[in-house]
Amino acid sequence: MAALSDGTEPADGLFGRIDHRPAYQRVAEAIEREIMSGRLAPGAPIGTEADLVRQFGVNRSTVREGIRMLEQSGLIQRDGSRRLFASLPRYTKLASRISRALVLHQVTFRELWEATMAIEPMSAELACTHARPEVLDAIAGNLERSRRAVGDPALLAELDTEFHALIGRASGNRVIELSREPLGLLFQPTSHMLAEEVPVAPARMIEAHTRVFEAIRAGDVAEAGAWMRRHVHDFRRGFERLGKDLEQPVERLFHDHVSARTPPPAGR
Amino acid sequence: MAALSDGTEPADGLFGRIDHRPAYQRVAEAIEREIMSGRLAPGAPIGTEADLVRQFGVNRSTVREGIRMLEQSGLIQRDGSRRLFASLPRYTKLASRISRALVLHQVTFRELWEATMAIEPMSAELACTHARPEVLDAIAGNLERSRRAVGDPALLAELDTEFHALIGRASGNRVIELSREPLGLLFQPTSHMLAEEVPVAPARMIEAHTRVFEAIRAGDVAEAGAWMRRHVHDFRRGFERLGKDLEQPVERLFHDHVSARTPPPAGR
DNA sequence: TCGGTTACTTTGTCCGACAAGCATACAATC
DNA sequence: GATTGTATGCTTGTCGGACAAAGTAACCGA
Repeated sequence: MAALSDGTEPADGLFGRIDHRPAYQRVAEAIEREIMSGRLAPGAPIGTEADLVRQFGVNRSTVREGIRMLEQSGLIQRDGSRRLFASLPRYTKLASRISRALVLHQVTFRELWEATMAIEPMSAELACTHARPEVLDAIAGNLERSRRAVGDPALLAELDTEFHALIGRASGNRVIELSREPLGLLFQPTSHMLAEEVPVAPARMIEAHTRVFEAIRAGDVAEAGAWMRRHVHDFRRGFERLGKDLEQPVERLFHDHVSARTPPPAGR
Repeated sequence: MAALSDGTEPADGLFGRIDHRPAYQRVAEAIEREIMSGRLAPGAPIGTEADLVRQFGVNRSTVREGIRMLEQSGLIQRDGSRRLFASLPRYTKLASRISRALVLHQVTFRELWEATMAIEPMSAELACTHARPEVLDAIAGNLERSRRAVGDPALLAELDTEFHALIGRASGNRVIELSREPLGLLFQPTSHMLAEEVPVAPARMIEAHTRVFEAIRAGDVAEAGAWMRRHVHDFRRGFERLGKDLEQPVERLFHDHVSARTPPPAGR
């Protein structure tokens, strides 16, 4: 009920429970607390390793192990000269982490599609009222490049991913932008496959993108949402027309098309 | 366009670019590759640190730094005896990571609410067709406890978070389940506040929860979605009635109510 | 067979060391 | 005076070795 951050229950005796966690974790947590509380603003330099050794009174190896954890979680970064400073976790880093987890959990295409069906229309609708001119310009540029990319499935799939990412940006909602990013990443191989094997797919995709864009530019919420819904439905129909199974884990698709050169895991 | 996994561009000359990344990163990446490719199944033991030292031909300190990174990203874990084995990144770990990032990026209540408005109704609708009996039982139990918890705002807020998490579980869609988890975490303080300061809030909340549950049990997709939408709207109305600003970063709310005991960051 | 003791293994932590990269200050050159 | 080259020191990355604590496995006696 009142679990501590490390998952243990608070002791109810006279003395507090002894902290058994290894020192490197406590180092990482101490620095993390400083950042989360705002006492270390993003961009502020953490000291050198030697500084931290002095402050925490532990060995440099221990400090370094703690630093690795924070570095991995994106809370600290290094500049050109390798020096450490506090930082905001980047969305793209989080997104790739999330998609990795989804692949490992063998999430199915259906699950991915349903989530997309919830998020993308809302994203387009919000874009109608929040899109800033420079994002609209970026979308226009994306559309222009897409029209020229018909015939290049790989590039087209990339531009498709970018289009939806831009709509997410245009929504002016970073939660939605972050939530939908992993979906885009995981759909890209499928998008590639579609562009490659379904002749009408590129044209249909570009038309849908154009309609969504026009609606957003016109501020037509209903139209933007409707076209996005149609677009996402269309994507699923194309997928099914390829004879693929909706319940198939995305992993298979992902590996078949992204790392097609590496041999399969040899049964195990 | 064709960026490598480390963000660099591939060299186009005769010689490949020299890999400047430190050894601990390469160690981490090597192990990560084994896990992602399936050659190391979740649960499979990684060797001991000494084993890895032999395999990679680097010092133990270097191996340990690499291990810290993987440990942090959830790809490896340790059992009771501290031994390492491959593992699936836990949803809850990812979720708390995401909410931390959202707080640091000073996401507003509006952004959070809009994303919730996209995901939660879909979650409830999917639950109508996918909910398994044991999850339905869990929801029933949650409702029962909620009815007894009127008068205990903290507990009620906790049960509220749990209810929505259970609906996510019932949706049978792990992408949605994962996407909505951070939202629940960040809303909990607000939920607490509402239960505390708006007299009718607990009753309204419990009624909405009950209606959603009944609809799901009856398999009534439209009803479940509609009541969930109403519930989420209601939440926002309550928030506004408190005189709170929709554009206020959630950070403030979060800190004001979760760590109310720690003094504010003293202006900086 | 059971329980206990012993020896080994593994992790967490420490110490000391050194090479390579970068920064700063300073000297040499145009 | 601006630019280029150099010396010096600081910082990180990597290494080797060491030891205590805790767990594991083996062994041994009853």
